[in-house]
Amino acid sequence: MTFNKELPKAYNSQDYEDQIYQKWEESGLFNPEVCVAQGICQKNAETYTIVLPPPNITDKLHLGHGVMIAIEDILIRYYRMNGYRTLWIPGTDHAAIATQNVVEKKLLKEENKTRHDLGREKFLEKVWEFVRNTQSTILQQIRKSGASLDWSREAFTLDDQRQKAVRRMFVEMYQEGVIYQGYRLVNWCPRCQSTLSDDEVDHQETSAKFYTFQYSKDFPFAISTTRPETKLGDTAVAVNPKDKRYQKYIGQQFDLDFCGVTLHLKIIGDPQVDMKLGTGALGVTPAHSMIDYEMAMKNKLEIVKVINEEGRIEDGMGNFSGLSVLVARQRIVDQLRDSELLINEEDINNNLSICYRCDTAIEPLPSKQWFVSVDKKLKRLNGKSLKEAAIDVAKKQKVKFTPDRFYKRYIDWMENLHDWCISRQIWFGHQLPVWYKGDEVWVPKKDTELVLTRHALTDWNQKGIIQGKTDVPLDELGIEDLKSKLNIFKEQGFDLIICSPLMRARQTAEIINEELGVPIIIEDLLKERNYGVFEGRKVADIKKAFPEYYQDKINYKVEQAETYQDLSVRVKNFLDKVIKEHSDKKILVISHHAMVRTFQMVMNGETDNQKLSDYKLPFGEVASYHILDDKYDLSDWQQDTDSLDTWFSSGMWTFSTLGWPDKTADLKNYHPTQMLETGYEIITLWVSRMIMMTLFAMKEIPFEDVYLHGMVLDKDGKKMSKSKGNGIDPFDIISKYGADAMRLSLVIGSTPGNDTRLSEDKIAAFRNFTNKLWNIARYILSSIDFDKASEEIDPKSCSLSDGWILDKMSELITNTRKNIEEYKFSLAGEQMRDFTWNDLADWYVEVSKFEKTNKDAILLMILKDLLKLWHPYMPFVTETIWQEIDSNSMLMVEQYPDSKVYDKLVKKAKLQTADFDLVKNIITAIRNIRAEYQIKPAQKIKVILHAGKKAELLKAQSEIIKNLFTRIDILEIEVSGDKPGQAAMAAVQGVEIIVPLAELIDIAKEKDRISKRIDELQKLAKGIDAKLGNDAFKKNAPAAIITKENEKLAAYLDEAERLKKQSENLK
RNA sequence: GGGCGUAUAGCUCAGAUGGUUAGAGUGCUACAUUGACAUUGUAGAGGUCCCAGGUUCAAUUCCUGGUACGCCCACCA
Repeated sequence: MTFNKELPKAYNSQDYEDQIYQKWEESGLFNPEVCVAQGICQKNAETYTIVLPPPNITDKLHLGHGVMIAIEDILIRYYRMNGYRTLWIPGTDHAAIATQNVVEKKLLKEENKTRHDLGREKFLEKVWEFVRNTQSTILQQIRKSGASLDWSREAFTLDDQRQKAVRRMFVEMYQEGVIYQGYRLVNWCPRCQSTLSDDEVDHQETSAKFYTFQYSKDFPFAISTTRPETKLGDTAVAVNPKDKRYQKYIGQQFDLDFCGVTLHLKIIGDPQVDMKLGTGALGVTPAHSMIDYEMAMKNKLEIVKVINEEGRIEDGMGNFSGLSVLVARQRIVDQLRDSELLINEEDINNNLSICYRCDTAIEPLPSKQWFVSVDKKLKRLNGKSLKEAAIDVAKKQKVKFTPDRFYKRYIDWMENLHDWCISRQIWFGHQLPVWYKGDEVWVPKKDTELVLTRHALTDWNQKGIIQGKTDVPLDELGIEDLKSKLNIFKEQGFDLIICSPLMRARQTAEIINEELGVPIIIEDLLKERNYGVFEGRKVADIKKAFPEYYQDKINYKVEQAETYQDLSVRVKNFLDKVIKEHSDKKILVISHHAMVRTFQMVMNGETDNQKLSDYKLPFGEVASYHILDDKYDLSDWQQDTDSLDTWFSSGMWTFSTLGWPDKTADLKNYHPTQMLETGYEIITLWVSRMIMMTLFAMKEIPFEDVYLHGMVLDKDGKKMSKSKGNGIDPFDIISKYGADAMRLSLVIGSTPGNDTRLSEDKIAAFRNFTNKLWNIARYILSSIDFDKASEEIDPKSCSLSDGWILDKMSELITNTRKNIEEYKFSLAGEQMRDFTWNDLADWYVEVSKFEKTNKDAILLMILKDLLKLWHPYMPFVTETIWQEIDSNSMLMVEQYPDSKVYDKLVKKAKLQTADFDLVKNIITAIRNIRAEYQIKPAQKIKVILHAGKKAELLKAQSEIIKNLFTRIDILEIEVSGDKPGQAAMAAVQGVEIIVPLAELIDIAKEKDRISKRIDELQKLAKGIDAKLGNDAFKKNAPAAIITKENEKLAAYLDEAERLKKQSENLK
């Protein structure tokens, strides 16, 4: 049987990628549970988990994301093919402040409005619209890259489950005293109207004036500053205690008038003060300088706030109040000059703090904010603080860094870490779970989650009959339908089920509980509405008979029936009972149509009866509600309007994506994860926080390995950015060259932690390679006989070339496995490429064209295993080819190749595979002679080999030597013999190659060529000779090196000797 | 100011616990071309391994110092 499909000549990625991805995704095999169910991996197989660092939804993906996806997908596919229960979790990051800023800028540009013009609710609508947009683009882009992510577990840092997790984290940290509210100096951006954490502050070199002046004539000496306006809030003057000029003043108190504002200044000594800078005396402004604030804390100084949140001077500052900072500065300088207090003005370069989002100058100012303490000792961390615990796990190598130099950076950063300000005055993000009522502050301790669902279908439901108290059991269809939907309830970490007493609900509960195995509580309050006279009648009939009922379901009194008001009382009673008896649990509530919709109304604080019809929960769906402490009605309370720093929620990513705080199966199975792969620029921002937060919440590490990739720069080594217009859009690349080519170009030729430059030429080169692989497959598939190829390989019939390629393949498999496991992705890729192109295509496939042993089985085996090896790197082209070979299976879940299969064959074939290298070298040497002597391609040549011991071996390989682009018509292989005078000669590993050339060569030129080569050899020989003549060398160098040097010397001299003779023979 | 990284072919980058005639891809040059592939084949040219010292029998590799570029952190009152 031959392969009867003709593949297209060139691999056009666009024709295949989307449909291949669809096939993978539809198979469900990105999900490890599906793999287990299909027997692809063992139920108790080791797990391998990576969480995808969630891209910010501020913008579409860039090439940095491309690197991240490529590397992670390589690992995931590799481990999946090796039988691990492999999980890769997708998601996106809401990036609170960044996203809000993007939308604000857009709003300003398009509608000339600020967020305050719109108001919180309207503005957030805009943000969400933007989020949905970019989010879907990003998720599409990730698919386009070929990422084998388990989409059934997709998460968003701001979705319901993550909100719950964040709330729980905040509450736990608050209870432990890790989170606290404090009046502290913070970085304030007057434009964003928000605090910024230290790492959200950028620095910019600016020119500034450095003023030296006296506060007043009453003050004994001068100070220097770049910010005279802040001096209105000075409460001390600091000098170096060693400074002889000022020592005597330390401890004294001065009350004076500074430009119309009264200051009370204490003179303090502080060794931090630089005696040489300015006058050596420093005005201390605790409210607006970090260093001054520290001094104020040490010396218990008063804090006077001068600048407000708008960047203007506070009230009570004489005639400066209300002025902007810059205007106030000018006024003060003018006034000082007028009163002859200004001594000096100097131009200096100043490093200005600016907002990393909007470049506005930062005002440090005191403000009431929420903080995470990194120094508080915690019982749950065995008395260590977050900082200490996070340092500890790195030092103990529980978390390892690749490359390891980032370990140092991590430790340095952690050791200098200060408390983390987590509140941001922005609207988009996780609102702080803090509520106020008057002076009361409430941080809820308990979070009871009620997941509502309806019972499965009964016969009456199917027929549209109103069913209240009548105890109709589930029918077969209903049971079947429910069983198909059980995955909705599975692995959610429910603590218990509370269920209506009616049979249909109890049956539903029992079926669901077969998966969950939790207690079931029967609750009378959850039974269906008493429908009175409606009971047992068809809905269609009722609609006809009681049209008024459908006008106003709430108020219409059905005879003998409960009203919706009655139901809402029942719901409230139920809620009270739950809070009392089952608070802080995750509860599955199984009830009925009318009850469930009433429940939803109550939980949403809805009183408008007209909205009843908005509340409907279809069969097989769930609605989730939270009760915080004992309050399901929060209308009296006002929630804090601030949002959390975005890193708070992304710091929880490794466990929040697995379902924490619910006790899910995912958490048990997949945490801690195996590795985190991300860019080195966020090691401090993100990696460190993940480690701290995971230690706090889980008391374990988030991941075992951290792999840090470098940045992708443009071909000139510049950062790619939109404003520079030098960015390469990964998705232009994919449509032009294919996702495989892009992945290769990002992975091969770059090493961990180092930036790489990328140009389109490089990508094109890898596109060429995908095409090469395609054509290798195309040739093999069209030339082999499938019946023969399916026969077992008989080692005894293997030729020298067969043994050689099998040996090479074995080596390749071993190396590739090792390199991937050691994160040497580039090296693994290079070796695979070298094998594919240089060994397989250029030699073995060429040999197979005329060597008449049965190579079909070997070619097919190597092709299939090569596709497997390449699959993690280039999933699309390899799967496409695989589908051509066998469309009933999927390469993605094939077993990764095993080198032992090849080793066994080679061993049994008993071939000296190194001998094939000799043949190769001889062929190359002959080609070389043809090129060097410019022998026309059409011209056939005679070649004589003086082969010594290898004569017999080479005779057996003579077909290969004659046919591999050497164009030989006569090949004579002898042990030794005479050399013709006019001939081109070369030697390879002791075999002399003689090509008689008769009149073809220019003797003078040839002699010249030979003598140049002899010179070269003599130089080499001389070097070694000197070395060998050196006693110190002989004494100190290892014996192996000395032997090697001797061998080299002999070879050089040998070749030189031979060339000399050859030259003499030329006439 | 402190710390880290990088410097190897025209370009992009590998490399070795110190001993190689220092590698790959791309680019360049020459030749070839209907039978898997011009997204190809064959061959070739191309390197003071940034500089200066040191250690060593031996340094492109290790150490010290310098230069250039990049990054991180701190701070500039």
